[in-house]
Amino acid sequence: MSKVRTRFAPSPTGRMHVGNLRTALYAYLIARHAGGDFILRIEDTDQERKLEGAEQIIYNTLDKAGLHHDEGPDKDGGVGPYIQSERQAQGIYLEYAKKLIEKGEAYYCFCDQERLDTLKVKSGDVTISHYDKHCLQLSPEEVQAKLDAGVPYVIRQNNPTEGTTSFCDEIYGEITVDNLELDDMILIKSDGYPTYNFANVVDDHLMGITHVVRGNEYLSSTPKYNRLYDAFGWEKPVYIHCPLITDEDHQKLSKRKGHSSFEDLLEQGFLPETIVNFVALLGWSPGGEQEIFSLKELEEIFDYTHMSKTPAVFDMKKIAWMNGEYIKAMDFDRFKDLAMPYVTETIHREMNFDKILSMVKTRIELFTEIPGHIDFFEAVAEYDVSMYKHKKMKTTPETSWKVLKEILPVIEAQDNFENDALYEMLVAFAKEHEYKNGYVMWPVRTAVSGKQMTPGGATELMELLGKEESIKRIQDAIAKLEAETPCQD
RNA sequence: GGCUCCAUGGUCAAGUGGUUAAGACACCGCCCUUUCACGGCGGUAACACGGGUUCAAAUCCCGUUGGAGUCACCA
Repeated sequence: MSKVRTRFAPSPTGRMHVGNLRTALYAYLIARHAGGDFILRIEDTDQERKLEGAEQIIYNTLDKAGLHHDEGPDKDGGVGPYIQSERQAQGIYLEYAKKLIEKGEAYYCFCDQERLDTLKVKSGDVTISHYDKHCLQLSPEEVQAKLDAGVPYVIRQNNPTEGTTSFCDEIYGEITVDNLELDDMILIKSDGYPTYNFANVVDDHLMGITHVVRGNEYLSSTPKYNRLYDAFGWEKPVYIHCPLITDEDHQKLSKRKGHSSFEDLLEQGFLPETIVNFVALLGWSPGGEQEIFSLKELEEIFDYTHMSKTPAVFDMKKIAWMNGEYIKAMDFDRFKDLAMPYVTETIHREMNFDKILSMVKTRIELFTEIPGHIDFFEAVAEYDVSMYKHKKMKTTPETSWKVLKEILPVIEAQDNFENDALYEMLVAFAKEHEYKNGYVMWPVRTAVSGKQMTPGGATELMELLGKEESIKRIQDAIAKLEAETPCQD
């Protein structure tokens, strides 16, 4: 058995779609698991769609995800170049296309767009077209004459119109199609560049790729690729087609819903390791009950024969949960590094940020939630006095007003503003007045925060706020209650 | 529309002829608790349908329905 070699072959057209990322991940995992090579190849044969900087995005994404390649444009492994435009400049594709022409497996086509348009037919709500082999009838002399005259041409694959073609996919099993379905697809475009279909086959062979890992959308065109392998007399690779990833409505992932690309997800506050972990489990399962896996663990246990055949919905709720798990398990220093930008953009005064962060750590799933949890430290936002009403605590704006007035002098007399001391003080106060703890804590916490929920309890917040600010906020709350509560005694 | 593929709870999924049909997310309830969260415990919820084959079918076969992919000088 030869060494396993897989490749990831993205087009530099923008951010990396999560479906693409998963394909990369699986290709990487299959190679690593088998002790093989993972190759990066850039497929930039579409000069129109090529995007400035997109290549860098590919490198960044792969790097952040931890998917390090063994060979690629920046790491020569002897079968380069690894960028298709460079390979095309060397004439590789044209050379192989001509070999096919010699064998009668391909032919020149001079049809212009106008003629091609006449071949289009409407079927249902889509227009489809199937080339009619028109140029196959041209004699060698006619072809040469047109070539000499400089008529633009493409090179097409010459597929049979009878019989069937089969291939075996590792996930989906044997698939057979009627040769009549096989269009004479274009191998070399009129601009001289190869199409994906052709470049892919030539490069996979030349680069010694043993396992072709790609999206399900290529399943139906694979027979055509196999005919190419046969025409060349090359050994066919193992095919592993991955099921699709869809949104909640079972449609292709869309930019609007925010989960289209790796970078979008990063911007939304997801950790790279969360994304990798989550995406690994979309379409594959290790079988056990563990759900949190490091990339290292995945490399060890990944077994592509357990991949599923059904498309998977990208569940934002579950990936958010998973991100929360990663955050909770993260060591504090790293959490602080990642979280501080969100803190400093929200709070502009000196505070004990470590304490604030440790309170926030168990309460968030996304880093972007941090400002919403801590903004009240900066200033109490406008809030409704109905917030003082709590059924379980048996509080209302009126009782809160009363309690706050009663406790204000006690707090003013309090010198030790550490959490434990404050807590003791409030509990003692409650006991003395025969109040339930919550009956006192709820109004105090609401007064100092103006929020329904906070990352800590009343006394924790007061400790962080400090005596002066705490008292000021309680005074403000009393004034607010007096002004806005309809009935006071 | 042709072709191809697919079909276990709302979602991700285990399951490969005999199981009380796992587990996770979400949802609900209870407990913990100075709110919320965390944590703990429990609950609702699935084999698309119809025929076969078999002593026995979520598992095998056929059909129906439903869904997806594809049908470019895009990849």
